[in-house]
Amino acid sequence: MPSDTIRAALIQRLRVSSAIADEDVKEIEALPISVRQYPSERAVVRDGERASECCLIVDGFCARSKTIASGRRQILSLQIPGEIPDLMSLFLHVMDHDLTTLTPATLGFISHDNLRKLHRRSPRVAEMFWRDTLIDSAMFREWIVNVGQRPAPARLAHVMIELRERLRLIGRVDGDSFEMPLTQEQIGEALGITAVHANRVIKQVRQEGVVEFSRGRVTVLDEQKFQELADFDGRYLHQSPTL
Amino acid sequence: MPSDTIRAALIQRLRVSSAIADEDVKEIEALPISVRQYPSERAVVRDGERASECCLIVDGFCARSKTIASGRRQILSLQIPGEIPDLMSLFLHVMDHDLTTLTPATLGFISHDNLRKLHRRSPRVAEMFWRDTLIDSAMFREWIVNVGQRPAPARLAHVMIELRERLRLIGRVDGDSFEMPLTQEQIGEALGITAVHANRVIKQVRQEGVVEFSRGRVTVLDEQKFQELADFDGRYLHQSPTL
DNA sequence: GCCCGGTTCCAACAAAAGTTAAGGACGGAG
DNA sequence: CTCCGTCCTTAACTTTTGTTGGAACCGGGC
Repeated sequence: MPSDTIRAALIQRLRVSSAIADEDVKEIEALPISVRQYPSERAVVRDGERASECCLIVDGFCARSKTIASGRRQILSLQIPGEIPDLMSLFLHVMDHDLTTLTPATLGFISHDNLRKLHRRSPRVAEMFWRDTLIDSAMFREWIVNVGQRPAPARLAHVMIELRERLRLIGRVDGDSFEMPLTQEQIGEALGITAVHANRVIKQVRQEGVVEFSRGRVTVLDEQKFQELADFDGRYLHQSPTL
Repeated sequence: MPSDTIRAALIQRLRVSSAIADEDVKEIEALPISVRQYPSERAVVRDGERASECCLIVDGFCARSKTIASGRRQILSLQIPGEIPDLMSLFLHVMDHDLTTLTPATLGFISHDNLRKLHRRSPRVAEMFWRDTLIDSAMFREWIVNVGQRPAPARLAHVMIELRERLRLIGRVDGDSFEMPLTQEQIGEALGITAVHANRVIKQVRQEGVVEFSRGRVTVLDEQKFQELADFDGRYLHQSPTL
């Protein structure tokens, strides 16, 4: 795979949230990245591990999660191409959660050393990455609200819309449908409910003609109902450099 | 209030998670801070506002929260002296949540301009603050897990232990008891349950002889039961510079 | 002292979500 | 093509949590 394809989604995403100078783009394009293929459902980094590199998602979907003593698992975020989900490992050396592929994925690994050197050379790039981790943090805040306060059908719709708005930036929304490659079990883990209940909720929104979900794909049937149900306000994604 | 008292808790906290050089301490001690008194239950920054300064908690307790369209409120974190809960506003200019006092509080305000200048002058300090926002993020992740997966009594115990472990660092734990100045309504908002249910849960843990909670103070009755109930693993607090 | 507002506490009932169990659909391996 | 495992689907039942409404408590102000 050509080098610019590997970095394309990353640069595209950074541009959306930060104004970015051409020379900084060059710096990022010069970063050595080693690309590896991962099968579906494979751990990339595990809770408790010490990382020495960060993982850029070139293609495919990943999820971050934590598992508690009782064995229940909570999905913390869904991650899409162009993102570096474990950028935090640069300064938080021991992982406090898992990063796992949801689909077969192409992942690019960037060494901490090289990232740190880049930061020293270019404070602007460092700030851009910092901002990226802050947006990550904002998404966690909204996820807390989702799981803590919204009724289950709204939780589902909210996660779907968040994913859609992020996929839109990388040109991955196809009309009224987009990919969301999760099993109902995993949807339950994302929403803080059981798989059985996730199934009930999916059935309900389907019967109400709001969205269809099957084989890892969401199709919006009634955009207005969908938005109302989700109670979605995208400000927290901070998708504008001026804000 | 003397300047070193104002900064003491901040420096103390930074020392715990990052190794910090004496000259950096001097830089931080040279930061202009304007101190103001706030009454209890007063908004410090609101969702949607553009901030031009960050808020250091000198004394008192604060909480971060988001309110959804239905009016339900979710508390995202509790904040204690020495913390800068809105450090993220340096790069995420529009607030995506509220910061409110829980008690009468002494707050110190540091201008974004001065913080940015400090970052340019001392990348080490910048990294230290970055690390601080990353720990913040790690705490949100654990909060998601708490609200999403644990049974209500465990949620309560977990929030209590997290608060205690953080208070311990600033010398604010008194034997088997510590301050947690929340009403039952607010505890409900933190745990993602209603005030009525919060009351039921508090009653239950009290009857089981685990903890006592009244008038904003937690007293641990049975440390072992408390720990087991909370399912607490403090690694996510990253309270060690070497990790 | 006494009132007043905000808490705390509780009960009864309703709704949401968890548990268990089991049948059916679907896709890949042999 | 059939077998097998995973996922989806549903039902029946239990448990947890929300809702409503009201009583008791408590501290501060008059």
